[in-house]
Amino acid sequence: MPAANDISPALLWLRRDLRLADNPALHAAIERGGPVIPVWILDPVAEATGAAHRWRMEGSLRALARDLEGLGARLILRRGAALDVLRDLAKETGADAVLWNRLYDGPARARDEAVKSALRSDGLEARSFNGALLHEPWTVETGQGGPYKVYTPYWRAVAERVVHEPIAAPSRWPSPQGWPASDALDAWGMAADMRRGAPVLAERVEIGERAALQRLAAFLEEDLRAYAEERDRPDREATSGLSHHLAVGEISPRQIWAATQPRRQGAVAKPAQKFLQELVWREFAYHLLHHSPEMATDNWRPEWSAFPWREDGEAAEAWRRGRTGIEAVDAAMRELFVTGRMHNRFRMIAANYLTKHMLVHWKVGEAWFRDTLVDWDPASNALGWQWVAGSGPDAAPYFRVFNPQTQAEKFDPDGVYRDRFIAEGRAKPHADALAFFEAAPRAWGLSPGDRYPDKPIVGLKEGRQQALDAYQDWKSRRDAA
DNA sequence: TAACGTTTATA
DNA sequence: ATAAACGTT
Repeated sequence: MPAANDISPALLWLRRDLRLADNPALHAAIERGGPVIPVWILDPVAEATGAAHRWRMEGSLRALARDLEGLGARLILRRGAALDVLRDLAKETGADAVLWNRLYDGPARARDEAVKSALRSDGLEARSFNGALLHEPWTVETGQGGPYKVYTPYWRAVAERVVHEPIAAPSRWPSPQGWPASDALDAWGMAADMRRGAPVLAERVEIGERAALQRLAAFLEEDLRAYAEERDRPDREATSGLSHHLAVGEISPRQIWAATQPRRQGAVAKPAQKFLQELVWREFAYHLLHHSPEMATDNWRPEWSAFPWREDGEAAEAWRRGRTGIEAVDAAMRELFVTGRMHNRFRMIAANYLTKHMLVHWKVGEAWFRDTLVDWDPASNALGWQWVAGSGPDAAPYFRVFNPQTQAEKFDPDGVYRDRFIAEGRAKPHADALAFFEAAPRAWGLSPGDRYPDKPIVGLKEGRQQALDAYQDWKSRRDAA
């Protein structure tokens, strides 16, 4: 084997895969035998994401840079068009290869395909890997040879598949002779648009690869057994809490899959099944996004573009501010604003109220979640909203209107979640409920001493009827045409 | 991963 | 009288 400095360096182009373990592009870069230079680029695609995601990404970059320093390496940060940056860096460092893990949303794919062909025509090695999914979207096919459109058969297809074993993190780093210059992370101000006052509970989230692995271990140890039973209860700590780690790639789905399958592969272990099904929902979302990238912005079922959706406006603003007058919805919207996360069950409740009772377009909700979710994921967010609205594949039928009251009675029977996030009218409001008012922009003009809205922006009974009428109207108009 | 109004079964 | 089952949206 030749000495390390006989082989030209490789650039490891990191994006939403900010980890050292089970990182296929990193593994391949090390296998080349030469030095490896990790780089993260703030380009227009990365800048076009939501404020909470950029804030979360900044924290993750800081954690990764620290981990790399622990191995005697550095994380090189650059700003600009990705291709220009990579070309410059290749020139500066003498690198003759650029390796990365694939992304699957439309804008990233368009960029990556252009970068790959340009680098190759420069004469560089340019290779991409699967670091984000259990299975590449195009490798899962129905009997007819097409993509799956319904979750259950998709689950059956992947449940018995063998998942690639995770790759160990490198124990030492092949560093170059000298490191190229890096921008200063602080100077980028990636958190500048977080637009929330202090203290913000989002800042309590544990960030970084080590935290992700610890969270997984704690979940498996403490909560997995009760997961199927308790996962819909926002008043219990029943979920894995891994979504924000997955969103920036601090942990991979393969690591999660392997950790829940201590024995053998090929059959899903019983206690883990319900949990893995949720992981596979993420996988399904990417499967769909790969085959229909326009799903991120347009109705997956095009006939829904003729539905009389309402525009963004005052009503939607009340929804964003957690002032609809429906406690389950408002609690959820406040949890989102102040923690950057929202319990899955209450995502469905809040989204359902916006798109059904309020008749507001799912894109309005999608945009708000994109801007405020610390665990924002392009595929899951699009699928989730289209599922609720009824415009997506395997969507809830439109007439499946949730009653937020009934849902709250079922899943928050003691009102613990409600009281954690709603302060108005409480003698001793919960600290988290008060934190919302400190986080909320001044312009919202909210104070914990306000009266809680004494009637909802749209009544439950009227809203349900209005939604069903609009649906019938839209449907008969279509049938006539 | 629904809710609701109505009918039918069971005590 | 109440629960379970059913059909509709």
